Amino acid sequence: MLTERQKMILSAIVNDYIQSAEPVGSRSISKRGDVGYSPATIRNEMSDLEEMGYLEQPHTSAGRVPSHKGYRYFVDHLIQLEDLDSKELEMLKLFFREKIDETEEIMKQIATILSQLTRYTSITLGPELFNTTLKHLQFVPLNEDTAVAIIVTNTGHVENKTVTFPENLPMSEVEKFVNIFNTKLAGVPLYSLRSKLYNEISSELKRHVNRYEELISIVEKVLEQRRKERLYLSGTTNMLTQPEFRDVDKVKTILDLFDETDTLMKLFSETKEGIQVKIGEENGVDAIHNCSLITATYTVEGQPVGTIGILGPTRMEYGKVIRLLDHISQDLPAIFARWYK
Amino acid sequence: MLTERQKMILSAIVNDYIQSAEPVGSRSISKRGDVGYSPATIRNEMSDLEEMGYLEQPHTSAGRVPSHKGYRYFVDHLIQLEDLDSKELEMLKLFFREKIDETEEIMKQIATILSQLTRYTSITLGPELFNTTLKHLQFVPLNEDTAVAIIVTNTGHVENKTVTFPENLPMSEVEKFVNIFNTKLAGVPLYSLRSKLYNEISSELKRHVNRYEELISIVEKVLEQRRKERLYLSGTTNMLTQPEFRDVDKVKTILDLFDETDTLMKLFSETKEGIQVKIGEENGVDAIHNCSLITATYTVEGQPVGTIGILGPTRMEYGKVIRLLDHISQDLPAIFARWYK
DNA sequence: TTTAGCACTCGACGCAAACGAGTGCTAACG
DNA sequence: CGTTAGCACTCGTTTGCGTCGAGTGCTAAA
Repeated sequence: MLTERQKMILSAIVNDYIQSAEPVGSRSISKRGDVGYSPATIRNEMSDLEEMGYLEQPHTSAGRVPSHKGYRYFVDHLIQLEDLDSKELEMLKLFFREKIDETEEIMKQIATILSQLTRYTSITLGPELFNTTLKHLQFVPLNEDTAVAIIVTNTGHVENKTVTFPENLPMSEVEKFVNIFNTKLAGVPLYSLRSKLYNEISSELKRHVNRYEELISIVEKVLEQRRKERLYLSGTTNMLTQPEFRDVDKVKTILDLFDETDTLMKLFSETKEGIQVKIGEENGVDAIHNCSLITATYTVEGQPVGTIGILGPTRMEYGKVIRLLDHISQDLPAIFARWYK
Repeated sequence: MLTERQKMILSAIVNDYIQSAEPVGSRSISKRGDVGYSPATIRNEMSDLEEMGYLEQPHTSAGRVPSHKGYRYFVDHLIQLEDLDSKELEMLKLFFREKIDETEEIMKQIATILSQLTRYTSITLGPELFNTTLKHLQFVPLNEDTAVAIIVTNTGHVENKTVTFPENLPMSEVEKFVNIFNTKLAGVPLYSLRSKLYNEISSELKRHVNRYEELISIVEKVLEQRRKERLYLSGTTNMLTQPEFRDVDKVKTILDLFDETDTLMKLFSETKEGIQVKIGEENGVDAIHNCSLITATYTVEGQPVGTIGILGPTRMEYGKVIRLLDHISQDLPAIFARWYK
């Protein structure tokens, strides 16, 4: 357990370091208005904190830097959430007042705003299939054997894919399939489309449509590609402005990561409900071992359906970012509610 | 006019510098097998070339570096196009053999291949509206006043946008509009859709549909957003590996540019038919004043419809890149021919 | 328990000397 | 007369060294 004084000192060091990106010495802590101790006392405490693993020393005659454990303790116990300042609130209010027609556009915009307000890199993940229901399936023929399969959801999202029909499949069969599909499945959540297809209406399909399995597999292909396209990044180059990433080689591995949608998806889909802070290696991706990732899930009708997040150096303004993500994730449902009803 | 020997020396210097990124001295040129002159002779010629503006000296006691004029002369008169090596050809063959269903996917893949083979940044611009014709327009209603407008083209491309209908517009009107639209305009190139709408069928629309202008403006909105989504980038972080961009600040302005779709579009749409090399400031965009951009247009049925390009430092492997772009732009039409018939 | 004092550490900074890659000029050579 | 060897000169880079100062750890006194 840490004493109150140790907590205060640790907190002061983390806060200082977050601002300056330089190792903090005992003197500069002592000089702060809210700390009534001499450098020597601070030094003793710092020495203890280092022994306990909360601080690290880059080299003997430098100040201290928070360790991962130190950051962890800070976010878990010491953090004080700053209120958003009026400029930020104004910007958000403006955004949420605007009417935007498409989920894609919203998530893109949210990413932009997040990266602008924080000067870190932002990642947003659009609403999950959850609670998104089928509105309409349709094939638009291009020539004899190919067509564009189009699925429209109740949220206005359009999924499409060019597909090739199996040989010798008469158009009338396709039409029958589409008819049954739309009348029986409109309003069904996308995530349960697959099981419904197989269980509830397969018998009916079997009765009316030859070779319906082939058509089902086509529908599945369309749904498959949905996931990747929901991820938006913004402010990737903000990483370059962080003093810890002035070195081109270090920053390259991070920027390269941003092109790997799969890894990002994995990183992001592991988030738990609510606000989550992953410090340094906790995120499990090597390229960003000295970054922190803060994520917040948002809900629609009480169900968590998507995630927004900020990636920055471990030396990150945790308080401010958490506050901001919290705020936005609270407001998002109101926007989506327009479509879900 | 340059003498043969001057041409040879200029060529040697450019080739050397492209490889090494270091100012080249007279000695290293002299030592090359294909140059039978002593350093002193080379020095005299270099001095002349500098006077004529083809070379520059970073400082008195350094070697020479090609100037923009030098690169220009090199590209216009001295360049020898290297043949693609077998590994590259293999990779391309593999790619062009594969069957890909969608134009988007092709252009994305081409961008990837280009950046991998060159280690520069690649930009691809998908086929222009040109020769893309309308297949189908449709509205899928989401609730009383909103719907998803969907336009399908003969190439399998799907454009969609959530739109809000004007108040008190009966659904029957929309249906009439869509019917006339589809029967009269199917097969019409998208680029002439707008004029056809106003000129040829406006009278017919007027007769059958009240408030058809409002519906036309909705269709226009859908077509509007098409352009931006056709641009693909790959290998953006390759810029970081170039020695001239080791400096984080320099590279940031370039990476920031990659997020500005508008500027990129402008940069790209100014390209002339065939292969074009823009060296340094010639491209007119400040952020990449010491980059070169090589672009190649590709055709479908003899019409130039899109562009592929490579952005790298002015010290770029012009020969190799030109060869590669040429090769790919020749092969692309064959792929697209599958849809255009 | 806190703090003043002090010796010690170690990276950063500044500076000068040595280095060396490369030039320009001159004079000699075939 | 074109070419080349020789040489002095330039100038950025590297290296070594002393100084500086921020910061520490320890000890002893308050």
